[in-house]
Amino acid sequence: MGENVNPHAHFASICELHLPDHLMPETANLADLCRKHGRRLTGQRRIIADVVSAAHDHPDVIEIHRRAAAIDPGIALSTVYRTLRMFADIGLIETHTFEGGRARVEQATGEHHDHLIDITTGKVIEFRSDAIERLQTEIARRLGYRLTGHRLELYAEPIPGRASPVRRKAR
Amino acid sequence: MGENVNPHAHFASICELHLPDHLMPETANLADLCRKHGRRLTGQRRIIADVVSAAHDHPDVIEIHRRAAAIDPGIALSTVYRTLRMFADIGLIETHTFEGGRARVEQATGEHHDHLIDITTGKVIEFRSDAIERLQTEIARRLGYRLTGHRLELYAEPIPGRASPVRRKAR
DNA sequence: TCGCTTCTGCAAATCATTTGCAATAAGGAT
DNA sequence: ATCCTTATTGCAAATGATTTGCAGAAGCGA
Repeated sequence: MGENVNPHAHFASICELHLPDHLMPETANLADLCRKHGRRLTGQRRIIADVVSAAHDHPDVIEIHRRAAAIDPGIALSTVYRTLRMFADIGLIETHTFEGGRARVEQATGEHHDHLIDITTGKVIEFRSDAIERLQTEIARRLGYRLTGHRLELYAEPIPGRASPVRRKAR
Repeated sequence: MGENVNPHAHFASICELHLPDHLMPETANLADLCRKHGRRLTGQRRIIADVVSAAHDHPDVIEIHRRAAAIDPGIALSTVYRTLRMFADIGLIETHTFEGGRARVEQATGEHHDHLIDITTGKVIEFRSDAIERLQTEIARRLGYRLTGHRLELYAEPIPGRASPVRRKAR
């Protein structure tokens, strides 16, 4: 899949953006999925799962611990680390380490996307460009390689007086 | 520059690759540049500069220390860290942290490029795609942002029986 | 050569993350 | 509801990469 693209095709549009997943319908919840993978559903895991599901801001581990501790003050940071790693291992979440920061977490959606990081606020915006995806595969092929993964992060600042299209409220 | 591209232009080619810089003529040496920036040229700095200039394999800090220590066994790891940071601060080198590894170093060439990492060997191949550069700027713009930086890394494995074009020896 | 700084080596400190271990708690079986 | 086995937790210590405080060493302009 995606292997036999025609590198000389004329792309109808340069990029196709999609909505961030907090605007998309929720799928199964993390806690249930955790159980389905044969793991015990402990109180801590339930809380961490809830925190991650409720978060739409790509929080880092410390922040997830902070939010979890607000519900159960006894929860240990190492439990958060262990639980998040376990969620990642069974594919329920993804972690991304942006430039010089801690790992940040998002619930897996199954749909691949890349990230734009607002350097003024740290806010993360998800996007997807099939054109870029194709170019990456093609570049690897030209260099004699088969693409197995990639990392694309855009660091940017807001254009003054120009609200982000995906955030703009109708009025 | 690069600001007013036409996103609907038909690109003559999908990507333009360039040769890795070890195939390009050397520019001024790091040691001299260090002095020109008002820093003292110590024996350790000269050695580290030589090691970095001679390296064309994106070594990490430990490896640079290893190579430097082969010349002067007394050189401290912290000196390597401090010197590399100083070189980076004045723009003589660039460091990149690829997935889950230590920071790797390359001499700055002034020409922007991205990286393909051979996941079987860790080898790094530099490439540049103006098409991707343009798309990135355009995507950021559509999201209401002005691109200030980016990170693009391709992780890939060699296609068997297919030598990398830029490495293929004439015969 | 002198003297003023900048540097270096060493060890200790940070920062993010992982891990050993004894105590605790899931959850299937009774 | 109670037991029992085994996974999981909290805590503290360990790790790995990188940074930093400090006293002694070494550039380099005078």
